[in-house]
Amino acid sequence: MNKAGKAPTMKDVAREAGVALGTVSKVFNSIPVGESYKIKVEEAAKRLGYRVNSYARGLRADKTYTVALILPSLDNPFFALLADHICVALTKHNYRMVLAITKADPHAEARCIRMIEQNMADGVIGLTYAADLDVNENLPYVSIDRFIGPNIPCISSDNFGGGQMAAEKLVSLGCKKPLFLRIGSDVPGETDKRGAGFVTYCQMNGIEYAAQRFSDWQGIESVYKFLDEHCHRGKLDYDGIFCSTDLFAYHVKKHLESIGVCVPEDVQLIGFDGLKRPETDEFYCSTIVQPIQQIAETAVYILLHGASEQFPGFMSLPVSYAPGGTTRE
Amino acid sequence: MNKAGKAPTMKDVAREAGVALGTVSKVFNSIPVGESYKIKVEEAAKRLGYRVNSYARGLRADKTYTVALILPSLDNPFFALLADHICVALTKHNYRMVLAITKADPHAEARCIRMIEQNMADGVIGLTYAADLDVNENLPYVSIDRFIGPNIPCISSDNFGGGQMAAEKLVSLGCKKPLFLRIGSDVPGETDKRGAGFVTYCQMNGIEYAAQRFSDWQGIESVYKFLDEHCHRGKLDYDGIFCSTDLFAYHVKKHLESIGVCVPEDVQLIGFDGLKRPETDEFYCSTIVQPIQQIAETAVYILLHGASEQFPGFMSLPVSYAPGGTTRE
DNA sequence: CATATTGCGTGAACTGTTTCACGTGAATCT
DNA sequence: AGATTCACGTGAAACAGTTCACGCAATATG
Repeated sequence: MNKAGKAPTMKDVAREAGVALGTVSKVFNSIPVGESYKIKVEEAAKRLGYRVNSYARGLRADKTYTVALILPSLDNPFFALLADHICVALTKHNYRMVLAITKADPHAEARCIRMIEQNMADGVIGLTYAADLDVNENLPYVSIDRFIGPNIPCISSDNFGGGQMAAEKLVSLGCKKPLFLRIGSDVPGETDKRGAGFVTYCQMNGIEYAAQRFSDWQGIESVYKFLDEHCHRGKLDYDGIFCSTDLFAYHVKKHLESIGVCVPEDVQLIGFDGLKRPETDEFYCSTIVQPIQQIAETAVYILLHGASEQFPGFMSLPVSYAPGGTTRE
Repeated sequence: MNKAGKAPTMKDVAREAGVALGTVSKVFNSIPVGESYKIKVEEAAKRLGYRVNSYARGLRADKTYTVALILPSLDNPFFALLADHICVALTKHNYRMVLAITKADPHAEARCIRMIEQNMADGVIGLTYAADLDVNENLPYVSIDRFIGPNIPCISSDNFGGGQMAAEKLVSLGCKKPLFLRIGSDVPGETDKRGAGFVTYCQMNGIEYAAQRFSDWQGIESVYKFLDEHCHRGKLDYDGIFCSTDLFAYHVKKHLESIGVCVPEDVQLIGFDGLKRPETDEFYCSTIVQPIQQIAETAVYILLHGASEQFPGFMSLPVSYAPGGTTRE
């Protein structure tokens, strides 16, 4: 280093290169500058080991090349994968990602937003649970899986279409009386449309169906209880079940087997998410696959480039069906 | 907002409160200040909706309250969990976390370090694979699972002890000829000590053992081939296997079963990591459990407070054994 | 040949904090 | 009562960039 071990500044580079401060700035911002000057600056910078100080830059230019991601946690593989893809997509665009984990606590979510408003990021991608998250109007925000407001882009899978697809699949596989089961947060969100899609398909096609919704606070036991009540002499009232998530489907399957109902022989099961077991890369169950990578890339694109005709503020990305052993294909 | 929608600054707060700039600064830095002044400032700040600008602060104070985490990816649940705990620990200390994902590419790792050197963070926690990562001497760095240099703290599980523990467990469960199997990166790391611990225990206790190491590029098939070669008429040459990771153990188990060797009846299996299946919260196999949360918290603590007598620069955190169905308990 | 236009390097001004030397008034000491 | 601390509020300077009005020279235009 040059003097006193302190990191070199643009001023040092300017002196070393024998040019003005503004010229150095231009070089580092890809603003056209005479070729000879450009070379002088670049060589001086390399000689000094100069790196721009992002804080000074952020202060003046109000641009940080940082995006915040707000997530409930990383111990759910869906969230982890989402974070992975978002981080990679941001890196591709030369952005960094600061990650905030909220454990789905609305208080923590609000705290994150406030922290980010301290000029910490150019924008936010959030997967939040607070019912009334107030997002600063001039802080670009893209929400995943939850509609927050008309001016806030919201990206999700085509939950409605996925629900329809699940119903259609069950019916086409021979189910006469399908059931929709969900358990999750009480806060309304896009994922609720999975059930709506299922119900709509059944109604439009005159299928006899049932739908039962549970809240997190009721616990999975209430689902088991429901299943027990609808099981008579080893025979379930339903011959197909669409569960709102893969992991939930897994629990349902385990419970059914424990009370003597075979999957997929007695009842066929379809989940939602498209998660794969880390150990084998197989699906947990037959499932509606969310395009996680596409969700991530779309969220990043819209955050950085804004919504457009091609990328409207409200996008439902196409899902697909994948058999996973819990259906009779 | 006050004027022209621009965010209020300390100057605005000072004017609103009728105090000097420095006083406002002190209030926001918890530097003692007369009670009446403190109240005046706090009320003015609230009225204006003032938030400190972290970039100005970072510029001046050379303190960013940001730590970077460098990880290969998040699709491995071990890494995801580690990131989760590190993020939570940092939040507890009022730090933010910027996450960089490298996909284990040394080139990407170096790029991350360089990016962070642009004053983006006060320190780095890295789980890297580059053999020759050059870390700036005055950028605090804590490495996980890889020894980088004498001046760079390195946190890991007690891999050696865990290896011994696995060997001891297998022996105490009746194994007469245990085998150690590993597959992984060629870059040396702390995790290599798992095998060393295993071997040491066997040698010290006069146990007949074997140890076989594979590299990632050889592929899991080479492990299968090895197992096939050591299996005669449905009987394996070994009655216990210690695998370097849980997921690896899972594959070994599956393959053994596919060639007619029963786990745990014919051969007992112990993995390393302590991962749980996301769907059931059960271990994948009998395993040596890494204290992930403690690793995370220790890494954060050392990064923020520096190494000390209580927290030396090289720490191996105690592991524990947990049965997971692949041993005859 | 004179004037207008263009291109481009220059450096002062500015961004919003923290820090520190300074000054003021109150409290303590002799 | 006068001198000496002490406590603490003050505001200018500094941090390291970006931006922009300016000026100079070279080229284009009439």
